[in-house]
Amino acid sequence: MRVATWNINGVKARLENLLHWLEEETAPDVVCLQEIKSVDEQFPRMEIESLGYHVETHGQKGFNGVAILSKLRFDEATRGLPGEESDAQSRFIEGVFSVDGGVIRVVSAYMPNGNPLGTEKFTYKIAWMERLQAWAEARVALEEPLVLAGDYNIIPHPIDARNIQDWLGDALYQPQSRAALRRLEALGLTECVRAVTDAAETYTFWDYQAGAWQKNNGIRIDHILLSPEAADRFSAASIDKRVRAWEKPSDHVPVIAELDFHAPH
DNA sequence: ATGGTTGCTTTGCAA
Repeated sequence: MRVATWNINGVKARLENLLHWLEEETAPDVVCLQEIKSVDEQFPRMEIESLGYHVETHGQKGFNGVAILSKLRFDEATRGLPGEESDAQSRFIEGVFSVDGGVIRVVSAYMPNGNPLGTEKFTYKIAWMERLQAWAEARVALEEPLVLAGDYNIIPHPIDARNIQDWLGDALYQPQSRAALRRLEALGLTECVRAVTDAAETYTFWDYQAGAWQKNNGIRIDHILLSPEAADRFSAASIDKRVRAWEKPSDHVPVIAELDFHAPH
C-alpha cells in the first residue's frame, strides 16, 4: 500500500494538476489532502471517483479543509479532532480500512500555521497540537497500524530548511512547535522521511514568493508518522518534488510512504 | 530589500 500526503492549496484551483498526478502509474492507494479550501458539496468528487478512488471530505468555506482519497473502500470515516467542541476549523479526518490481518487507520491532518507569534493564532496552534497528542496517545494504545499524515506546519530540525535563520521568528520553528512533534515521536511514532535518510534539502514546501522554488529556498513541514504496527511494514519514503515544477503548482509537494499492507482477499 | 505570490471569503485575509 502506498500512502501519500499533499497540501493541495485549493482543490478546485488544482484539479487538473491533481487528476494528472492520480492518473500516473505510481499513483498512491491512499491520498491525504489538506487545504482543499472547499465545502464538501463543491469538492470535485466525481472526477476523482472516476479514477477509482473513494472520497471522504471534511471541508469548510474558503480555507482549511481536509480529505482522504482511497482505492480501498472506507470501513469508517470520522471528522474533526476531539477535545474542543467549539473549534469550527476543518483540519482532521480519519479513515479506517480493512487490510490483510486487520485494519489500518489513516489520518489527514492540517495542523495550524500559528503565525504571527504573540497572537491567538499561535496559542491555537499549540493547543491544537496538545489535543492531537491526547488523541494520538489513545490511538497508540490500540496497538494498531496508524498513519498520521499531513501538513504539520512544523520544521523539525535546522537541516529541514535552506536558511533556518529566516525561520527563527516564525511559528513553524518555535521550540514549542518542535516539542509538539517530538512528543508525538516519543509515543513511538516513526517519522518516515527521516527514518530512511539524513539528507539535507528534502523539502516539501517552497513559497510562491521571491523565487523560493528557483532558489531551492524550501522547508520540510509535511510529514508522515507511523505507529509501531505500521512501521513494522514500512519499506520506503519519498518526496515527489516534480509537481512543484508543473504549471500552476501547489506550494507544497506530496510525501509518500510504502507500507506492506494489502486489501483483504 | 519589511518585499514577494496565490486562492478564496475579495478591494481583505490567510498562508
